[in-house]
Amino acid sequence: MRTRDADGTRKRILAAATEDFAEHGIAGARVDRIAARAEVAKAQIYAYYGDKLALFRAVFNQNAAVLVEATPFTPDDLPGYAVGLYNGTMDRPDLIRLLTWARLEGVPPNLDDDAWQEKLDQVAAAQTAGVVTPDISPANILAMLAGVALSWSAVAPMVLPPSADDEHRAALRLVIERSFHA
Amino acid sequence: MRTRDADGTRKRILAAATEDFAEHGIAGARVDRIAARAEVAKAQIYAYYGDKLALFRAVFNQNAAVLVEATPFTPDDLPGYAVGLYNGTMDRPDLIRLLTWARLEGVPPNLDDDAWQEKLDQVAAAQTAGVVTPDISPANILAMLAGVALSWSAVAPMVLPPSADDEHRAALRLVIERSFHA
DNA sequence: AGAACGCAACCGACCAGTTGGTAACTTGTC
DNA sequence: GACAAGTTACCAACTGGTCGGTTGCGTTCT
Repeated sequence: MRTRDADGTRKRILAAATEDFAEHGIAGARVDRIAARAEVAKAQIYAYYGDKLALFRAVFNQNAAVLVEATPFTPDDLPGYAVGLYNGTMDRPDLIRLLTWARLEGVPPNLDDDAWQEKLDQVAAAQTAGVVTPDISPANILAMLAGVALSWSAVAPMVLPPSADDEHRAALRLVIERSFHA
Repeated sequence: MRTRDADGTRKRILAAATEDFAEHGIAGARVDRIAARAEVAKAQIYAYYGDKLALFRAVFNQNAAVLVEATPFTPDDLPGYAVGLYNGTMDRPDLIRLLTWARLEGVPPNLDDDAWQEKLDQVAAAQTAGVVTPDISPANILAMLAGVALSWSAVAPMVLPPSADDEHRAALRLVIERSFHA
């Protein structure tokens, strides 16, 4: 038997679950496979996390914030922020998948509205300060910015030849600059 | 028993499958449920389509083209094309879900490269004609354009308050115009 | 007749979740 | 320190139900 290490076991389960959920989604993930990956008896998973959906929520809550909060929001430098988001998607493609699965499978987003509202306010402030174009609403600016930044991870795998990251970043900068600078 | 109508049966199966796959994905879809929805015995599904994955591919192939080809590509009017794509996503959100699920679950995209290549060429032509900005590659232009057009369907459901469609379209026009016009 | 269509019932594999019990650590008592 | 009692981490084996896929037979049309 493995030596007793409750905390380590929890973490191994969560790590294995993150992989499996990112790869297969909720419906496609297999608890037995997660147990095998974590080198843990299946019963432990139920002891620690309740059931499959609760396990997914634990995985999701731990990781969802990571991507968004990993790149500091800079309303005065939207191109820089967009590139930061893009870098995040490249570093951790599994997080994007996790987010996408959650959306498709209808798991309540659970993103704190406060952080979002704060960003909206900051954009609005940048608009009145004359740094950001005033002719698009803050919500639409952020939505589109995120859309472009994520576009490679969403569209590229289907059709795009793998081209240089630097080129993507440059194009991204250009587009955000042109679109949203006052 | 239902009156004999092979072709109608095929179509009812395909329609029911489209709904169920769009809602639940491949792993989450249930053949029994599809059969019930189509008011068809399960065995009919296997007789007509082989197995679950083949059924998904049939659904996918029938619908994937629809969204892309429904809006004519107009290299000289990229904003108009973007709005067309956006309208498509609003009219048939299920198609977006289908596409997304196919991507996540690793079903070979099967988009014909010819159509894609043709669009790339048309953009390149528009660039040399001086209608489209020359400082971003055609592939990146198309990827980002699609990204912005799809951004509401991907990002909005998580955070955005349901705002007016017209506002989205106007913002979209503005962004594409500023980003890609020569 | 016979080919095409339709279906209820069935099957075997799989899978989320449970049980009953064992091994390792902790605490209390002398 | 030594030993027992209590607690926590762990797990192999099982269970009940679900799901993809099949079979054998009835029905309808030509």
